[in-house]
Amino acid sequence: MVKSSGEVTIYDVAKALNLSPSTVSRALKDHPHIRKETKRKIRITAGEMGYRHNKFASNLRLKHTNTIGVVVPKLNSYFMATTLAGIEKITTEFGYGLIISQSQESWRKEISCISTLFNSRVDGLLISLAYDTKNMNHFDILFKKDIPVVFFDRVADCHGCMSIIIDNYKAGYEATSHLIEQGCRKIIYLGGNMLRNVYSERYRGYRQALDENKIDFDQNMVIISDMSVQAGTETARKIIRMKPRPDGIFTANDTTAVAIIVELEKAGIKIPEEIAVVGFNNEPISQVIKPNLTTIDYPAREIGEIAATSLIAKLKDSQTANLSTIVLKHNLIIRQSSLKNNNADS
Amino acid sequence: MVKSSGEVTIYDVAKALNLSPSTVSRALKDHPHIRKETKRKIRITAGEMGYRHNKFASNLRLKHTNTIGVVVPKLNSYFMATTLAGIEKITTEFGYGLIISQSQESWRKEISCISTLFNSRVDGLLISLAYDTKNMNHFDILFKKDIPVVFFDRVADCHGCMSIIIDNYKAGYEATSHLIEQGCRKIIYLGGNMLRNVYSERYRGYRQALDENKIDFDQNMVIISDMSVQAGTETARKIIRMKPRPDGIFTANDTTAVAIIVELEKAGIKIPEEIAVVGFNNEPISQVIKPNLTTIDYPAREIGEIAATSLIAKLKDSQTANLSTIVLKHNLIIRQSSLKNNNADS
DNA sequence: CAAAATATTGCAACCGATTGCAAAAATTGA
DNA sequence: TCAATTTTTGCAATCGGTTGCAATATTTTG
Repeated sequence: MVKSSGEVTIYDVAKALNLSPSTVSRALKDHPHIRKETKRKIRITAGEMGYRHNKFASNLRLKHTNTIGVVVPKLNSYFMATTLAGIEKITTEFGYGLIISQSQESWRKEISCISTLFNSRVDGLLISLAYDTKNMNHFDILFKKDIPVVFFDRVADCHGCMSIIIDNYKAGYEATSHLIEQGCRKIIYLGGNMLRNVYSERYRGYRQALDENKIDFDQNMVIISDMSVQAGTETARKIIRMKPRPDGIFTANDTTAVAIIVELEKAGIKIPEEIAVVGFNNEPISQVIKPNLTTIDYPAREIGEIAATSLIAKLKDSQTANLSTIVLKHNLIIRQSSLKNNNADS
Repeated sequence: MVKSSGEVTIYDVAKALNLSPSTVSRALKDHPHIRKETKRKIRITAGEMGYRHNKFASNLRLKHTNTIGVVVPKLNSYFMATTLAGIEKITTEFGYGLIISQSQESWRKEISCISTLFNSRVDGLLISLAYDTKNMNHFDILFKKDIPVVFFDRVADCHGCMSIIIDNYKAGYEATSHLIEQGCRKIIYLGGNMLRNVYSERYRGYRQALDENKIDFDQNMVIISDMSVQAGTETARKIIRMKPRPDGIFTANDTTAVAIIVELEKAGIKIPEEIAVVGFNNEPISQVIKPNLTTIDYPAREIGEIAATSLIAKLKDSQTANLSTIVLKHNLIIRQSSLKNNNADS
């Protein structure tokens, strides 16, 4: 009897060796009940016959997919791509598949992504929230089925899920303090939606640094935007028109920082002499822009690796201690764009 | 009888409505044999009961997975991330899952990626080749099972697979011609492994431009590297030491172009006056570096979208005309880094 | 109104791997 | 040598959706 499709199954292997499918199944996964010699024969024959494991039959039976879902706001940002690279490395290492989807920074699309991944029966989910996600109801389907979720970067505190982050508060505090040390007194904070921890925490740090240095807070110095290049350019224009002109800017990503510098320089404003700038993320571009950009180094790859590792640990042992939050080290990297005092080389 | 797992199946829905599972199955996929009224009732009840389609049972029966595999050299490059964003958009639109893996620019890892995706039973594959892939034997398992493959960017001519590319020859020709027009006569070509079409074709264009302008070719002007930042920096150092110093550089990506500019300027060499530079890809960084980088705009997102669309078309209708190659339009974007003559603003 | 045609629905056998439990084989012990 | 153990292996049901073909219901037609 010839199989119509070219696929070889454990039944074929069993028949070829005059064994039962159960024995073949067990042998192939190294079950201790099978004799070594038998295992060897089975493995060899299976190889020769071109057998390959059928995940669907297996998944159907086992009710898990060995697949992890990932939802990121945008694929094409340096930070996310790097994080994903880290995630991919780990999941591949552990034999998990990866389904990646983008929320396109939209709450609505995020809901649909999660629903799709849910229907794909991912075993677990890694997610960084969209820009305007306002509540977590769309995660309920996951929680109801005990599908573990790990947040990274843009996190939310819900259902005791794990989060992998840096100390954004401290980073914001350090960045702002640094600007103050350089003599800045009128410092702009440019961030995104305060619903997102990354922005609200950095803002808290900013406020704290002002407070500690007895600098009056001015609401006009806080600008909220979508953190795009466009937004950076517009912000720069707004800054140029401000009456007492700011002398420092702390912005929550390098992309906008660069856009701002470009625009300010067009207007003949000297960086850092007239306005010092600090970005966030330490993207490659920060070392190319003149003057080089002071920024916070964000361990993107590690975040991805740890997020994936944590999720897999959870998957393997659902009893695993639910470390609710892992905080990675960031690092303020001081470069030309903020050095008002000891101005170094060209 | 209570189900142990919380999953609702078509059997449950059938029982609730006093119908057969077959009817439910057909109704749920809008089979024409089922009465409209019946379909409506089934859909509503299924919804209320929290039914969700089980892909594994379905895949097992149907022998396809509705999943597309992607292999890219590196996830964390602007070009690839953008291409992936395009791919993700299309596949999601058409209801396909995506398994993304990175070959890490290594032939060996590429082999393992393909094998893993093959074992995951992807319906089709999108791939951009690794830096040092020397033959295509690892694709045979796919071809043997008629799994369609679409190449993009770094392509290979094999088994009549589709390729989505730009005209790298022409782009190389235009870039080099532009440098020649600007008065360059000693032009460096910096590219990657000539096994990859993108590099060999750009090189061909470079040679052609030299020939047409009766400029003698000098083997020393051709530098092959892995196109990393590191490589850019080293190349710059090499160039600085060259006896008759080159007056133009055409390099096959913006990343190295930027690294080179940074290093040359450190050595006090003026860009473009002493050495003009043209990059490739039109990455965001090209508009930030001073001087702004002349480069080739590469429609990364479109490449991804078209690659995915083509593969899906192939999947839906395996008879579809096998357009072997789709060539997208590129665009030489002239900026400060190559303008020796009409030097414009600051 | 009966026969023929068409529209709906159900039956039952897959798809392949998994696994509890029973059966057979091999080993040990007395 | 024969029973008691311990190892190995096989049986058969299960996971849930799909689909060819048969069966039933509804319409249409003469």
